[in-house]
Amino acid sequence: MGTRTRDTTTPLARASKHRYGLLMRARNSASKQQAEGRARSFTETGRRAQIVASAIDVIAEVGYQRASFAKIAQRAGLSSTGMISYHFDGRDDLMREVVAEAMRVADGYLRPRIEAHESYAARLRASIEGNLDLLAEYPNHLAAIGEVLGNLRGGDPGMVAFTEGMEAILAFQVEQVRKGQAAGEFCDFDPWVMLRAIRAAIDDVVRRARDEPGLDACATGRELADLFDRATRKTP
Amino acid sequence: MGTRTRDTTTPLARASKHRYGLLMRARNSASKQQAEGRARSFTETGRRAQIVASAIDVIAEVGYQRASFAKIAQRAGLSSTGMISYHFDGRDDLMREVVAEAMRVADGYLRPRIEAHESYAARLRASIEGNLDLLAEYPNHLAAIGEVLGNLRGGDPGMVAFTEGMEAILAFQVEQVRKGQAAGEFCDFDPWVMLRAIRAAIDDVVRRARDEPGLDACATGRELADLFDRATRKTP
Amino acid sequence: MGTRTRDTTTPLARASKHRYGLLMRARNSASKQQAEGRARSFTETGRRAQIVASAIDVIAEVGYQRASFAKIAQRAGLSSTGMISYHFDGRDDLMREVVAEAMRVADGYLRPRIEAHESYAARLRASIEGNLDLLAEYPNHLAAIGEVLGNLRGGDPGMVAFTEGMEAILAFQVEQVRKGQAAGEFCDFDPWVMLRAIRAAIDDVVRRARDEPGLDACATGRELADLFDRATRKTP
Amino acid sequence: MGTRTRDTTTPLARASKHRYGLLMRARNSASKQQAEGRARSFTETGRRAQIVASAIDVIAEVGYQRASFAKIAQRAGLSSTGMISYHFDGRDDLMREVVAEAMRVADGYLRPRIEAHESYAARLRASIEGNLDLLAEYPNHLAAIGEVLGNLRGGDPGMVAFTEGMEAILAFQVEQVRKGQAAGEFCDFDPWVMLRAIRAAIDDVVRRARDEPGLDACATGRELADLFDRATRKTP
DNA sequence: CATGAATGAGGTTTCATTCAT
DNA sequence: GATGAATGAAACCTCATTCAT
Repeated sequence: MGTRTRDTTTPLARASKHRYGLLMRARNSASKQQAEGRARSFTETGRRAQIVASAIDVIAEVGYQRASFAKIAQRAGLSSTGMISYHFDGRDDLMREVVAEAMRVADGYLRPRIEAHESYAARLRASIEGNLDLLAEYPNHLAAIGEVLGNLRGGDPGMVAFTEGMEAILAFQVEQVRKGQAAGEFCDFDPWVMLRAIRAAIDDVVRRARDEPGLDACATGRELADLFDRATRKTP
Repeated sequence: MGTRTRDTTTPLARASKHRYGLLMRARNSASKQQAEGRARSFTETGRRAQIVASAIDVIAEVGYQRASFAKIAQRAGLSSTGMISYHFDGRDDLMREVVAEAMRVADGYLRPRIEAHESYAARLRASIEGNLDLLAEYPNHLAAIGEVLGNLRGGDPGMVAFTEGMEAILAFQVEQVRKGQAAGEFCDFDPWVMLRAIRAAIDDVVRRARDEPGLDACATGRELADLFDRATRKTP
Repeated sequence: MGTRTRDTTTPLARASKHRYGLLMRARNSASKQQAEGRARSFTETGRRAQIVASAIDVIAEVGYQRASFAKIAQRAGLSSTGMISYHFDGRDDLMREVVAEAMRVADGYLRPRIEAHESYAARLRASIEGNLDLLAEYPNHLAAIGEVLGNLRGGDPGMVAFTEGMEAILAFQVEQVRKGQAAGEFCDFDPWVMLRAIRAAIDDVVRRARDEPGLDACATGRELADLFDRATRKTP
Repeated sequence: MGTRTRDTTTPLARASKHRYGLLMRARNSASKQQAEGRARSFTETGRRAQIVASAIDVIAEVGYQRASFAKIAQRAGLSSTGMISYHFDGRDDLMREVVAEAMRVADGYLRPRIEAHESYAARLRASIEGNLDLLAEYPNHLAAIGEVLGNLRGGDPGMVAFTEGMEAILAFQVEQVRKGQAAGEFCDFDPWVMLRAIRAAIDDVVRRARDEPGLDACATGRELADLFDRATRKTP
């Protein structure tokens, strides 16, 4: 099947490159052409990006399951779904790219905002508020990530490495929180439970924003930041 | 065309009958046979219940979208999907019954545990811990509810009344929280954001439990209860 | 299969009992119970009649193909289609009874009106106008006959004898027309073609009346009678 | 979304282009691909035509309701019904094309034969005889038209515009007849009733020809033309 | 007699994928 | 690279019929 050239570092190793963003770049994409060891032409890269962008929009609009190749191709201006099958090694591969691209954007948006702060508590607040500011600016990217990840099943072959990558990202964040606890900024709690609760609360707002156009994501972000600040800060 | 026997109270009226459970009984089911005003035979009721139970299991296992009539029928020991269409007026009707049944179980489990407490703060804790104890005992019911409700789109016709019912339940809970704030038990926060965050955190654990058999739901429940206790309680 | 007791006279023999009605009683029904040689109880007869009446209505409303057992049972106040299968030996048998009953009504209505006239020409006019007056009074019966007969295919087994019966009726009418020609009342034309054209014109009005509530069937009947009077009468 | 190329003239405008044919070309087809503004490839056009031709045959053989996609696909040499759904936007769309194609053939056959005559009476005769000569040559086309149109119900959505088109054609013919009456060629009668009777008589022969291979359509056509000539001509 | 339950076939449609051009 | 055609599976649903009670 050709020589594989893809990243073989462990998920954890990859995650350790990142700082504090609740969403980060994924590099474990194993797309069709890559896997066959060829370089990508310019046109091919452009087409792929176009398809991924269309997929993000369609997924955000109609959901993971209803995002058929037909709809994605239509939005991308392609006259046939065959083109998608040509560029991606099946639905899973496309979805991996969708999450990877959405995470690239999210990471680019969040990282500077988070790293602008010194204290762990401030970084946590920046992370929460940043996610919801991001939602206001790119309404489809977080929705697409949530849809894809939310529809993964445990034993889903082909997505296993992917799920592991997500776990690794979360593990890195857990490490940060532990440092915050050690530094006396946070009170005593299970970082895993806390981080998942935060992620879940953010994703819930993302889902709600889909059906409620009037929702003020930024204000909700501040409210959530307050909420989790109270839940994490050390009281004297 | 026969006397109609189904509940015609409004969602709000129905919600007001309840106290504090985060999940409550739904009564707006408009199933096939019921709508025609007939009483159900014992066998029919049994078969329907069997199908609903199978549906809950299948949905919890493979998700809302992949829960096909074929899989449900197979689990129910039926030889054809036609039998499901015979008992239910389409997929939506079955799904309504699934949520209604799961909520019936949840409500029966949660209500006594919640009402055993007097203070609003204690009831909130009981609600959170109760949901996760329930998860430990009935692993599929909360998962099924989450799957069905999580896959509803905004304008989904046929499920609109259903979504409204859920909103009404949440509105009732918001009211309870407001009373807790007025009573000086809770600090100042937006009850809607808080309740959705709680719900989202619980649902996230439910999803995680699906793929991680070793997860200790009850312990996570206590951790979450602590978390949201810190986030809500009034500090002197 | 039990001793069969049904009428074994030939179609022609049966037809010769009639006079001039364009629609006449059919007696070749081979319904389930008859075929088994039992006498029919009162209740059974009543049920059968009720089902047939409902079938006539449903067929007139939604057409032959869409007239499912479910719809017919519902209109008859039956809670199960099984009852229809019990009383009739399949769809074909029911349809035969539908046509037979509708023809019984039509024959009872038309025969006196036709036989009130002496001349062949007057009888022809009475036949045409009578059919459309009948349509005004029993809107569903002619429609049901037309729907059933119009949906028969050539090789339809189980309906072959039935089709032959209809041919026989037409043959009788052809004979009458020939006598009219011999008597100098009618000009020279092919009686088969003429009679089929008349029948087709009437059936067309029946179909049209289904969708156009404002249509004046009686007036159309007079217009058609005039039309076919001009087409048949001997000009000096 | 691309330039639309389909005919937007009104039914009446379309009808006025024609002369006297009892069946005319329909141009209101709104088929799947066309609606998306694309041009059709040669192969696609060929496959569509092949499917339509097969549909005409199947409909003529087994009737509108029994003409399933499965039978049509089989006759067209397709391995699955999905191919028909691919080329046509559902059953209605295919049926519209069936009638349109059959009418295209009928119009091409009838128009020259009708326009070869000057007098209204001669054109009426040419129309009737032409239809039955056409039946002898293309036994399935008129049958298919009759089956499809005869199975439309009043409020059938998606076929409403179609039914209106047929009415417009008939209205045009009515106008021609009125001119014939004004010109003194025809006697006094209701043109609507007359034209519907003619149409019904022709369609009846078409149906009969389906089951009686020996029937001489052309001879019947002459007989019908004589019949309606007597019914319409002015007697001195 | 009557019912409700069950069956299996058949209907249309959508989907991801493959392939020849 | 890109396209349209083709495929086969799977989806939900309706139907006529049979059967136990």
